[in-house]
Amino acid sequence: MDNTEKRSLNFIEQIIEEDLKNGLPKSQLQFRFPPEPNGYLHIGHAKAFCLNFGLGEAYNAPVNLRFDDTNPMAEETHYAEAMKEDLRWMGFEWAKECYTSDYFQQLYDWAVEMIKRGTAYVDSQSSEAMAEQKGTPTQPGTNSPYRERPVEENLRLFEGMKNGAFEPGTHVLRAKIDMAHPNMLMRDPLMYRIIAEPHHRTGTEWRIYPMYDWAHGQSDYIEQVSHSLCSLEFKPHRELYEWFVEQVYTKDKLPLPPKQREFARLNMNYTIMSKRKLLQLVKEGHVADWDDPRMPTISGMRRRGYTPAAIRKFIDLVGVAKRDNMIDVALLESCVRDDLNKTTNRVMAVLNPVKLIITNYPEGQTETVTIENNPEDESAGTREMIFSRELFIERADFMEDAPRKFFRLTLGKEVRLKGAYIIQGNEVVKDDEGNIVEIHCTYDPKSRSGSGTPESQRKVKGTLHWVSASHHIEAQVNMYDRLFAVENPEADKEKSFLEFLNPDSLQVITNAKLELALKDAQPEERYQFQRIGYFCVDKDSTSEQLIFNRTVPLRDTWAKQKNK
RNA sequence: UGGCCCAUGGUGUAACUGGUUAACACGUCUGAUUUUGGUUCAGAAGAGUCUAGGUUCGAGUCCUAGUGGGCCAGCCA
Repeated sequence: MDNTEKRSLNFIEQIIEEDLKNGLPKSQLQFRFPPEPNGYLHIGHAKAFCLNFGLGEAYNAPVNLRFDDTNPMAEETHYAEAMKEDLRWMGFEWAKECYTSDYFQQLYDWAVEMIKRGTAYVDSQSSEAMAEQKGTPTQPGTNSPYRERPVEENLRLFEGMKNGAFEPGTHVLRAKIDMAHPNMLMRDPLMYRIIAEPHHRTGTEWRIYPMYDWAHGQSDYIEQVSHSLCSLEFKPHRELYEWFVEQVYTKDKLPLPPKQREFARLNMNYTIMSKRKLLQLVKEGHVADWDDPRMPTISGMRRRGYTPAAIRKFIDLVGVAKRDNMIDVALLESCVRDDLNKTTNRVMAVLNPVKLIITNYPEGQTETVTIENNPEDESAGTREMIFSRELFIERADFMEDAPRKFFRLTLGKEVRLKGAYIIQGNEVVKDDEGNIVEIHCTYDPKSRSGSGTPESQRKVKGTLHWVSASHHIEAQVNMYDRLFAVENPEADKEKSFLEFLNPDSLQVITNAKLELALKDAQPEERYQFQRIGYFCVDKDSTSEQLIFNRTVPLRDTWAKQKNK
């Protein structure tokens, strides 16, 4: 990274700098990325992992990947595997692969200590009764009748909970803090509940599972994480987080108390970030799977054709602060275009073809033209295309009654065929319903690209992409658009977000005409379809059935003109 | 009705930590270049920093109040 240009620090970096200045040794800097393996990583998580891993890179500090697996009801191993794959693809390396479940025994031992010390107790009421005693934000709660249970009884019951002597819901372990505390999280929060479900890593070894608040801070503490970064909604948890760490703090063994700080999560328009809702989209079949290219998941974006570089750049531009935000998806698109423009080869693809016949071009003749692969990168070289009498061009590139600003093919006007000749439209052939089936034109034999003739240097208003009618391959092209039709699908309190799904988020083109160079295109390869957009070969693509996914269209000022 | 957090062009972030005409990116709009209506280049519009007080020689930055928004009453994380 280029550090010569000084950029301002975000507030998290400022906190770290401050801590360093106040004596925290740089060697003690330690971060972590703690996803729960109950879904796929999405662009919102990208903010969190880019922040943490980015800090690790900037300060040369270790970053643990920690799966926060305290709830066996929702967590599954394949989610953890997918998360690791996504992080690797993004180019991040974690210091240690950790699991909160690795600390279950330690957590249990600490809980027993707290019981002995009188700061935790077993409650045996229904969840409804406890909810009632909890009070409200404006009213204090009341003490549980079990709050003063003798230590011995607590110990016996807690052990019973662990050993499976009780059914789920019959007992819980609670921290004894203050039922009248203004912060509701401090009103004797639950530490453990009984869950009968087998855990993806510990199987049936445990029958009790720690709650987030009890497990998270302690895990940070065990790993000696210096800065534990999470999103804003955990701000009220900070007080509890610190209270719990104090309960188990042992200076000689684990000297560094972790510090939780909160930043605003990323929101983006025309999509959703809720894992629950994304799961619903998958389960109800509104999208194909977690890696559907319309999903805001990392794997979906990978399949769509996004690059790690573009995603990292995007996260970098978005910044880190504490106010709620709604990022314009246009920024993300700008980042991919910027990356792909420099790195991707141009090819010609006609998505909605109409036949073009050059009436003065000899029948049966073909010739080879040479075309640059990437005007932004000379080292990308050139390729050859076969030119012939009959071609396909884009239907939208011809208009019979064209407005003066239409820089494409029309009758009586000249236009260039990219890398080949200048042609002039002469007449159209229509079917009974008035649809154009053929466009007849003539070409100027002296105007061949690169020939250096005066004719070839003639300025024409437009340049079209094309493909030979007899020398091309066909492919499926998935034209993806935003998943939702409105900026904020979750804003309407009356309607379900599902009602705002964009019905046109996927349009499948089954027989697009592609130039021969694409014959052996391999999954995940990216191309720019000249004048159309950036496309990525789908992972299910084969040489028999090529499939391309549209990553993002090119900027289109002409389309904008038309809409005015 | 309580507590906590937040408030800078359309969007997202800056502003040397109290010091010139509030900056950058995306977006928008001109114009130039261009064998991609892409890219690139040149330029423009758009905020007086939520409001009202206060402290200060000086406030986007500090204080108070108000307004607006967010979070908190899962045996989710």
